[in-house]
Amino acid sequence: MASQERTARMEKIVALCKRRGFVFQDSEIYGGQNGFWDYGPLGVELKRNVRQAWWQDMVVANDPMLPDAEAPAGFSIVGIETAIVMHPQVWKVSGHYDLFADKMVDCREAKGRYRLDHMRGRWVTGTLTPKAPAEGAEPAPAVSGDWYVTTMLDGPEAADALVKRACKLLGVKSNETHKLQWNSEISTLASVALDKYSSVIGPDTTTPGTLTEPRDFNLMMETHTGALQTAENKAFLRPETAQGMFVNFKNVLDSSRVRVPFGIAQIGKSFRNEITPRNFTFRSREFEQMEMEFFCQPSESPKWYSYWRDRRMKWYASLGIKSENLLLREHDKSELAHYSVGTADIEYAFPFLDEGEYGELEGVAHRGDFDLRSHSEGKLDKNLNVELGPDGQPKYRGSGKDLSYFDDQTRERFIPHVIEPAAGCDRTTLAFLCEAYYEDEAPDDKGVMQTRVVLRLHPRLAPVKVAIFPLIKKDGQPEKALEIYKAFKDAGINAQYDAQAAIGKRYRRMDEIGTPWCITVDGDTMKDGTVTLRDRDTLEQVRIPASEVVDLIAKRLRV
RNA sequence: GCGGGUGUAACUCAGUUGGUAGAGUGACAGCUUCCCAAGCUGUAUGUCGAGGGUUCGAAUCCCUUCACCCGCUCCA
Repeated sequence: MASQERTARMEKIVALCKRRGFVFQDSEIYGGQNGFWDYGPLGVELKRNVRQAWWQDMVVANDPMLPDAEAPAGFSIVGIETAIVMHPQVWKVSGHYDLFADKMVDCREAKGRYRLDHMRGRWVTGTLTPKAPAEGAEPAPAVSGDWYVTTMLDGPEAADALVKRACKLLGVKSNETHKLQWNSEISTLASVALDKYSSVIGPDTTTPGTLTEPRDFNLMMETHTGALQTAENKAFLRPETAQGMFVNFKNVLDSSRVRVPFGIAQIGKSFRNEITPRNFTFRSREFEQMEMEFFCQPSESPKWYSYWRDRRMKWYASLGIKSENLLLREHDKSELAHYSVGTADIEYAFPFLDEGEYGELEGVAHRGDFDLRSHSEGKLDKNLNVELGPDGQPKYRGSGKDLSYFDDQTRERFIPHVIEPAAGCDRTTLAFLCEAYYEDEAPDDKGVMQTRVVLRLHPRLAPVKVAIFPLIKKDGQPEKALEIYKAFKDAGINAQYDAQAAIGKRYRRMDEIGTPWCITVDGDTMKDGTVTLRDRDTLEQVRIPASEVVDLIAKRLRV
């Protein structure tokens, strides 16, 4: 359980988001929608800044002629923006169609949900041992018959588990397993007819008949292309942006003079019918991804994998995430997607999680040549062979296009391997907000300590970069302040002007939305042309010439 | 999807045994104010989450539903 302190902190962040216009519940006046969120005037600026920081680091900054000293070689990355509704075959070949359309059964008693084709079981004949009756209750009658005993384990473990469960359920001693009267081999629940479900004993219960009928849980959102809604024109909203890069691999290669190694990057919306949207914007049904597919020589791919994994970690740190809140977690072999040689998650210690727990911000995956080969040859199976249908033909055909690459330096032709850093834009934005939220104590004008809420956002992420105040509303101060304000606007720097209320209150308002600097025009400004520049984090003020403030702030924002 | 909790102004909350809603903060306007939530004056805001029912009368009782929080479950 998340500690009360962490939960309270998260609640304050959510309240601040709403109060100051960072994040609203979508369609709130109609009661809202689970898993959908809107960004308000400040939130949209923050999120734009997150996108921009990512794009700068991933696309703009890289050039083969200007290699990063840490990188195995120089490289370029180009951006694209692809359609949300892609050809339905893309999702069949990528595996999302099969994977996202699972039949599931629920257990009414154990409250569990299971994938139909993951539940294994075996028919056995015997008499169910009744449970010990509760005090004063009638003992349940023993029931004889055929029972389908189940487990969620796989392979040899499944066989062992089924023997153990059958012994327990039918009252057979564990050293007399030969007495078990099996009358089928191990199968999945998918092979069991619906009218036999009353004899099925779920994996986490001892009572037969507690499973619901199998139901579809299609995690891809569906739509139709064209006005008629027929099965033929059914289409899907993309569950990830990555496929846009793979299907455009050849287009990019042919049109942009890139050479391997290079990357294709995209920022865009994706959609998944998550079963349990939860934790504010962390798991949403409509969300934005920042993904990059890096294509390289297969033999060099391990080096590139390490490089991107480490570089992406540094990106979060460079924008203010403290190292103790950031975790790089390499997946175990068993966790790896079937096509992946290695995967690491970059995770953040969100306050809605328990102490010591982390939530995923980004996955950096070595995907081998799975994607390009799939789109060329057809959907691949676990062993990277083309998956065949019942007719012996590919289950889902690829494009048939040659997606290999010819290296004219080495005279080699190969299918590049892919390293994929895939980040969640909304999650990252939320992490920056959580990281930035502080409450500290500052004295008011009477010397009484007051709680101050401050968002210590990195200046590049802050929605408002600078605020300009006249100390008092007379003596020409508002006019002078407006002049400076306009200079910031003209320079393309997001500034705010505020002459309302006492100066202390104005500072606090800016602290709460993370504005890094406040500039105040006072009596001295009118005499010597200097203003005070107040720092959000240190509360220190320095006097500088009004004519230099725009350049100074612009310079600080570039660093 | 299951279990528990919550839903009243922008925010935090109060609202007595059913008798058509209040406080503080905030916002806005004015006065004042030469540096960290000051003071004074004034203004605006809610179909009490939504729908239905009981009742002469519902924020309050009943049903349905939606959303959020906590715990399960799930998370390619």
